[in-house]
Amino acid sequence: MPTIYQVSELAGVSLSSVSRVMNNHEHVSEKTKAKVMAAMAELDYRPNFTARSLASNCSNSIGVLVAEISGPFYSDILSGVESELSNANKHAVIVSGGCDEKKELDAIQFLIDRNCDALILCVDFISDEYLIKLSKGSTKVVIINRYIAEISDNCIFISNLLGSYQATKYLLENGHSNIAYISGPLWKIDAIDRFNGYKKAFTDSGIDFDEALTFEADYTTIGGREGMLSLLKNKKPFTALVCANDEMASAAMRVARENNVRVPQDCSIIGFDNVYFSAYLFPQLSTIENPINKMARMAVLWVLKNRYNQKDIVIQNQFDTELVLRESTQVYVEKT
Amino acid sequence: MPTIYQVSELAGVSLSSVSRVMNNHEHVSEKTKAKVMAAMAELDYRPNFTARSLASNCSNSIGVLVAEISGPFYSDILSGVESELSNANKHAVIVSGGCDEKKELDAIQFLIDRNCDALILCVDFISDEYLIKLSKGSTKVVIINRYIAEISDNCIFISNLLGSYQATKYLLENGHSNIAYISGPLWKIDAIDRFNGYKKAFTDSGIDFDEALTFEADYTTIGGREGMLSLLKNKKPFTALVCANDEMASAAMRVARENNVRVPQDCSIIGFDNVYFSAYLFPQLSTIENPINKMARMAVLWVLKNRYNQKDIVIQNQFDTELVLRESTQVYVEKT
DNA sequence: CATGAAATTGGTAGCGCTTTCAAAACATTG
DNA sequence: CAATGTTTTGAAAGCGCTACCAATTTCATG
Repeated sequence: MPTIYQVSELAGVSLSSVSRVMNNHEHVSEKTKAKVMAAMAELDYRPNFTARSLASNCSNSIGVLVAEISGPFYSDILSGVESELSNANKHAVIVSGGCDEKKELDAIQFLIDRNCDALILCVDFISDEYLIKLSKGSTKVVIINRYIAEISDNCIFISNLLGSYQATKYLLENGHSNIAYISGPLWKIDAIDRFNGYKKAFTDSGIDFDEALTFEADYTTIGGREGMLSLLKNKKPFTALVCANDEMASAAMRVARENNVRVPQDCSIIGFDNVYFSAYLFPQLSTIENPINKMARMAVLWVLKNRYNQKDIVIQNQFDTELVLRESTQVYVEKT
Repeated sequence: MPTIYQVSELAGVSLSSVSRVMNNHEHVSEKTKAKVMAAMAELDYRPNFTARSLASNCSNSIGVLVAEISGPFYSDILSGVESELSNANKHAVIVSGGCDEKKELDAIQFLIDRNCDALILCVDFISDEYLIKLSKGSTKVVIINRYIAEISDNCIFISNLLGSYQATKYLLENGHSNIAYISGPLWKIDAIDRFNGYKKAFTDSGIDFDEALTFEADYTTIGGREGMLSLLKNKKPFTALVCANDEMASAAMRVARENNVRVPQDCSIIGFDNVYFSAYLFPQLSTIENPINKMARMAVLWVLKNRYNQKDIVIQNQFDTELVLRESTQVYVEKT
């Protein structure tokens, strides 16, 4: 592997000059630039990434922490991050957080120890306080899918409340009034917000919602199945169901079918996130579009702006949700 | 940030000694070890990853190249790789290959330039010749989901042929004889192998397969939809369908439903890969289990063994497929 | 107690690059 | 043409660590 030194020798200039042309510095004459380029080409020189990182204190690597690597939701984030990062000729170091606070903290430390220039975090277990402190530190941090007032500039988020509000409101406006809800785990902030959106839609319509039509699950298909089973067993009738994510909605649809509840004729169902397989389901799932891929890309732009000083980038912190109507919903029709 | 130098000062030992305890070298007395550890703790010392990489010529980072980051198939790979790598206290640099040879080549160069210690590749466009040459180079390379005879030790793979053979054979043995097939793009090696498995099942059963019941698609739902539409339009009757992957099978099921073809009563369908959403579908998809996550983990073990000299690891190069029967298949019953 | 071998330690030269700083070369003005 | 300012260049000091080598200490043995 040729080094900068061999290049400088062949080109007949100093190390510094080679470095300057590598880094596109100003104040290099066309003549030396040409000589250096020629020498680089001849030697098939490739800069040593690690050495550059060490000397410049800039690794061009961005740490990305998500709860899990697979799963439609997170892989959408990763895909957005990777694609945007590679445009910028930087790269991601991706780690998964696992399922408790300690693991998330360890993962963050791991990324910092790897000299990541900045971190993109998608975390559930870590406290606001820690994140606030972290973002005051020397490593830049941007947080996806979570809003923390004190560091709102570092957050890229949707209004989860608005999302489920849109879903519930739509059902309410289309004649449904007994609308069940399967929530995510209520220690997660987004799950709380989504639940609150459901409630708010009722409040705004002047209708009381029924606690008994509500079930706290865990965002998984297993939880969704349990939830729907429990709701059905309750014997409290309902003609529509809002689920806090698409996984649970898909499980609920399956349980409905197993119990001869037709979707949407007997029960309309709306999910949340619009993960790609929601359109593969039967019936295709109506859901709330969550522009998670766009947010991930924006997080990268945030890093470009705030860590790599690309000043002209403008950051959009909040993104909009949107109701996507497919086959799993219909207007309420009174049973004869 | 404290450096090894401050640690050595505080501990009253030399740089070398600090380095030795950091790296768990033998021949360090308990006494100095204790002193160093104490100093490290007091300073909250964290080794500089980049500096270590440069000095030791070992970055502890493994480049991973997949065609795309999201999608159930690839994210399963990434998830396996990440999890196994983090056990080994190493990390992945993940990039996606895009959809042509040039991008894949660029991606590989990118990873090599980042001083990755080894590469885990999952590539379609790059030629066998290039991979053979690459694997002779100084960067270790392991290839997932592809078999190249000349470098079979570097390959972790299944028999794609066997997989679709199992699927087709099962249908044949259960009374079906008009079995359609929707293949992947036939310039991909795995798609060819899978198609050959389908044919071989017929040959072995002494039945001729019907070219007209065959459609070349592209592994996407769009292609699957086209394929099923075309097959149905053909008017050549068939009572079963094997698809070269689950995405296409899910699309085929949807088309079937739209055309009042009941699955499995009128048409049994089998997919390939057993991606996680195949169990979410209705009916749940029978499919061929592809242990892609296990293979990904094995690829990491391969790297541990071949690049990091963990001699005692034993590598399994070939993995088995398996028929997973769910709701989309049934025994053939003659129409009355 | 001398001896040699083994264990332990410190000194130092890099790893391949960036980044000051000052010197040299060049250009501009009155 | 001198005086001044402006580019352009090279020398050298690191970035924080590893790894080699040589020096020192320790220990068992005859």
